[in-house]
Amino acid sequence: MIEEKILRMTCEAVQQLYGQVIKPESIGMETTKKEITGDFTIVVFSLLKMSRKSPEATAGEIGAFLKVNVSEISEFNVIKGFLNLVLSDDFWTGFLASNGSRADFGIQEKRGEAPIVLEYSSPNTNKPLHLGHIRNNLLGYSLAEILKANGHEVVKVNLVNDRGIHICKSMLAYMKWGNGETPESTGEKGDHLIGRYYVLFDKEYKAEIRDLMEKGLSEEAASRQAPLITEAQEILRKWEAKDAEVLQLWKTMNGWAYDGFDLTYRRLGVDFDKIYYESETYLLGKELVMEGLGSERLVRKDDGSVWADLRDEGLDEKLLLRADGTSVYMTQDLGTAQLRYEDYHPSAMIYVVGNEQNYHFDVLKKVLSKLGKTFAGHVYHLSYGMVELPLGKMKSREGTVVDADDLMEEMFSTAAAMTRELGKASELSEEDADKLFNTIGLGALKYFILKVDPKKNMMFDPAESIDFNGNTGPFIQYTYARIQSLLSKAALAGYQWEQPVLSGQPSLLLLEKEIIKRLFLFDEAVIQAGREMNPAVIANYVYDLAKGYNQFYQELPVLKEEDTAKVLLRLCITDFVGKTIKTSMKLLGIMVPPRM
RNA sequence: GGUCCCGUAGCUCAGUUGGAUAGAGCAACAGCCUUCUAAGCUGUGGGUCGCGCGUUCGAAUCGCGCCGGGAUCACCA
Repeated sequence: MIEEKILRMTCEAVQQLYGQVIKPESIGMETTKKEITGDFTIVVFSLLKMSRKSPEATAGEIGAFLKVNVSEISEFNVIKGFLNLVLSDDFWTGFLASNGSRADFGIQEKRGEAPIVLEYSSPNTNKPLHLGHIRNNLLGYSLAEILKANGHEVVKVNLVNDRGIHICKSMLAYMKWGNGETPESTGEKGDHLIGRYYVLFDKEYKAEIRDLMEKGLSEEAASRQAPLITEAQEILRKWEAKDAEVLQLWKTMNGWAYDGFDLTYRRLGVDFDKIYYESETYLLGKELVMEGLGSERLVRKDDGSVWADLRDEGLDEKLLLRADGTSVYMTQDLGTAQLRYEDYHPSAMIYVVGNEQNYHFDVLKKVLSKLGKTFAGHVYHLSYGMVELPLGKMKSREGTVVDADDLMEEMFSTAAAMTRELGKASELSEEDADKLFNTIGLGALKYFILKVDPKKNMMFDPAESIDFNGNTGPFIQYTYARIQSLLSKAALAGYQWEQPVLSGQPSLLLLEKEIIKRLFLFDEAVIQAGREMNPAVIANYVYDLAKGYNQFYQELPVLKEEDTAKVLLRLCITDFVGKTIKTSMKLLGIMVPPRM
């Protein structure tokens, strides 16, 4: 790597000129700002105490040394304490020639380590997926792609929350008012059908509470005594007792939910290597807790409940088993963590879960480590911010949610309308057109969500449709499509640019060099995105790349250029940009169209 | 109240381990299609980087204190 070489030789310069030994990491180097001549810039302020000279003199001396000792450096200039290095055209064209036709540029070598288990999605079977789940799913899928590109093996897992009182609420409402309807009989997606009964339950339950309060009960007593809630609790008890009738309905309704989820996942383009069900894992945590109790790492209170005491670690006491011996959410997560460890012996366990559960994961890690689990240190919570609406938070029971299926359908129709308006759909078969609209609509949605730093809350206004111009998915897709069009014309004209001889070119123009430099930085973007577990790094990178290429495309002729050497150089750049856009978008889980 | 996160242009967001004159897009305005796809390109206007103090040659970035917004602190998941 050229950066490492420059840093190494800078250390050498400091040693020879000033007699001091320093480490490469201590040198500040960055890419040169656009307005200034240069490719890399070394900031020399930190070296002044060794040189005991002015910033300008120090930068000048080091620059002169580097120019002599690093063959790739063709010239340099100094502005205050900034040493701007210019690499030779041969370096850049050499980079282009050796990487430009690689389809796997940016993909790092396999590490051969234990896999990373990545959990994402984790839906409840009592309601359909909404915009918050979309953010989760897109982050999870993209992160998996990014980690793979960083040489990791990744196991994508989904933990389905298929049991608990909330499921019983939908079941009860269905038993009372369902009239035996099914997804087949109503033509409704199963998850939506179930969600309807969940909302209905809440409505009727609230009505009961109101009635009871009018009869003089406190709100708390009313919400505890309302017949609907006690009936739902009874169903939960029956479920845990494996009551045949309840189990049958539970299986049927969960089946409807899974069919619905499958459709949503398929359309969204996400998938999983393994699915865990809480109904199959919720008992496992108990064993762990009992073990911990035996080795006196946990404490049992007088009523029989079991707790982890985390007060010496700045947290509170945390309940792990109720007095009646049943387990809570934390207990389940202890169990699934253990199970995953046994299944894969992973090098890391990543959970893509909203930031509302930060505390939960702090506790989870501490309890695991209290239980002596060495893998506690490998648990990483990828905590992402909420998607906020102009009116505030989404609440599924109050109907203020942006439904995942509706949103995707809306993106599809917007894409269709816009494409038709631009007159670009006329030559396509209906099938190809639908495919294109799907690619563009989903591209807009996915990019809109992934370009934002995961840890930040983000705003979504349903009244304003997601843009297709500017810093958007379709902008990048369009750049790609235009590149493909140009390349196929070039191929028809008989050009061959796959194995170009690029030495002896006329000197690179600024726009040519800038786009090559941008391509050069892709490796670093992939590595940074992986290190920070942040798809937005890739999104921002690919936008800059597309933006830079569009300038290039606008200003410089490719096929109409008279100098054949230039034509080949620009085709080579064009192809390379296309490949890198495609790879970047793949890391985001976004498709790229051959034409649009 | 305790803990954690966030605060950058009218709006949505970028801004590398602290570096040069804080950047994009949208919206507004003005240009560019007889020339490789105008979902594009170029230009103009728009900023007390929430406020203050500190560390530093240098702070949007690090530390402390305020102000504002959010999350969480369940025998819910």
